[in-house]
Amino acid sequence: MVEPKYVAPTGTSDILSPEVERRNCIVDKARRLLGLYCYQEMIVPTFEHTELFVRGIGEATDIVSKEMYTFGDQKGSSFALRPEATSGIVRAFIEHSLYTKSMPQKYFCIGPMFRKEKPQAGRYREFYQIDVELLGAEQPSADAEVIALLMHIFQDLGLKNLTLKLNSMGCRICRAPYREELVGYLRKVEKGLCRNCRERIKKNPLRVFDCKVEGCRHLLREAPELISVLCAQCQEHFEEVKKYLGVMGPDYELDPKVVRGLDYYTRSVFEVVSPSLGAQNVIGAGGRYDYLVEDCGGPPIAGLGFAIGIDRTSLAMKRSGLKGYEDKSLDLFIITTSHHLRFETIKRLDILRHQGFSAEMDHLSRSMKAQMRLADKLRAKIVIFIGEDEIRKGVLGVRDMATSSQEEVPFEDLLDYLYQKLGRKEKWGARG
RNA sequence: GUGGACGUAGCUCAGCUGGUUAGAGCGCAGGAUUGUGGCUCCUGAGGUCGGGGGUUCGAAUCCCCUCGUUCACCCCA
Repeated sequence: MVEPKYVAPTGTSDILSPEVERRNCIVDKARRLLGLYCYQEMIVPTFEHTELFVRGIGEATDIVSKEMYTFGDQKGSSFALRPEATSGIVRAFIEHSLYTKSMPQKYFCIGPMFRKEKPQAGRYREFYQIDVELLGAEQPSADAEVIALLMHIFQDLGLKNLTLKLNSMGCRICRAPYREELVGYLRKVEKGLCRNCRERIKKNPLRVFDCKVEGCRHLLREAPELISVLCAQCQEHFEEVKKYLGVMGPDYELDPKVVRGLDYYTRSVFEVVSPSLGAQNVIGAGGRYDYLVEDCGGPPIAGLGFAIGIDRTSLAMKRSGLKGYEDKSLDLFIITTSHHLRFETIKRLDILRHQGFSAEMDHLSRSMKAQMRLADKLRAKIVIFIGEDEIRKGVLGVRDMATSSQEEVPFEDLLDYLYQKLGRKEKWGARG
């Protein structure tokens, strides 16, 4: 073989057979469940005006400052491949005045996202998400419902031992003073912190809680926690969310380290961690964003949502031994022995497919043995032989591959015979 | 962007400290008294040993560069 001239770009991949089926399973099950929760699917562009992401996600975030694929057009406009879906949905929500409908409005969107990161296990430059957004409800029951939905989807997929981590990031009123307080504390202990954390003091102080260095973790035990300085309203909101979650079921643990990297999050934030993944083990995460709609030029409408990482979820399923798909099999394989009966063969194949049977034949003029092997490889339930003898007698040889029993079935009885063996199928533009 | 590991047949990998025509398993193709699968057996196709340069009588094997993959950091789904 020759070296391939072209390969998929770094961080992208071709998703081939069993993997495709597992992903389809994830998407199918999620769609069905989202329907039960009254969500509507929305398809938004894979690229938007760069400005939308800058405003929405935040100029200083890593995503916007160094991970976006941006490009221009002839008129000098700047666009970016979407690094996440929330901004696009919020934009569409405002653009189509969907806030004039009765609240809340529930939407979801499935598709690829793009970030120019260095790939590693569970992190790619093109990755797929199921993105779910609930707009127009600031009540804590909405938070609980959204979180429960997220867990419900994973439960439905058969994933176990997941950890749901919950935190509150407060609002504009309580977060700013807290930030000051935290920075003050960090400055005091700055000498004992790692280089990264010293950087983080000015870039994104909340992130220090996520540091893995033991020295930092030790110092941070004494640090002020956001949870304990939430304003009265945020405090109450958070308490209510926990109460609602309590009655709904999903176990969770409070984790002040959960600090999302997108600027728009307020109040409830959450992550779902899989035990079977590597460093990138968050398979679903989200939170509330009460100012985002307004920041994007819409009315002051609260929102919250989450994204499920399809790639990571699929990997977690694979590692947990969850196939998520059925092994493929074939109803019928039609074999012919002589070349001039190929017209007869393909005609019958066509008829059977229109009757809703999955059916295949050989196109490469293989020997009978080879055709049988092929039929076996495709896991055909039944093999139909069309040969000189059969034509002369007006019958077809029909072999049950599981039992190896074979009998002769008259032409006109074939369909009834197959219905009896395989069950009736939904017809696909059946002829005659 | 930073760091580690690895790049040998379509896939998973052997190939000891450099030595003649580079191997296995799986997969693929064909066959085992000529119209019949799965098991077994036989045969075959398929590799410029990621690419380039260097050291050497001689390099898949050593050195440098480069590209790619992978894992981790940063960050995130």
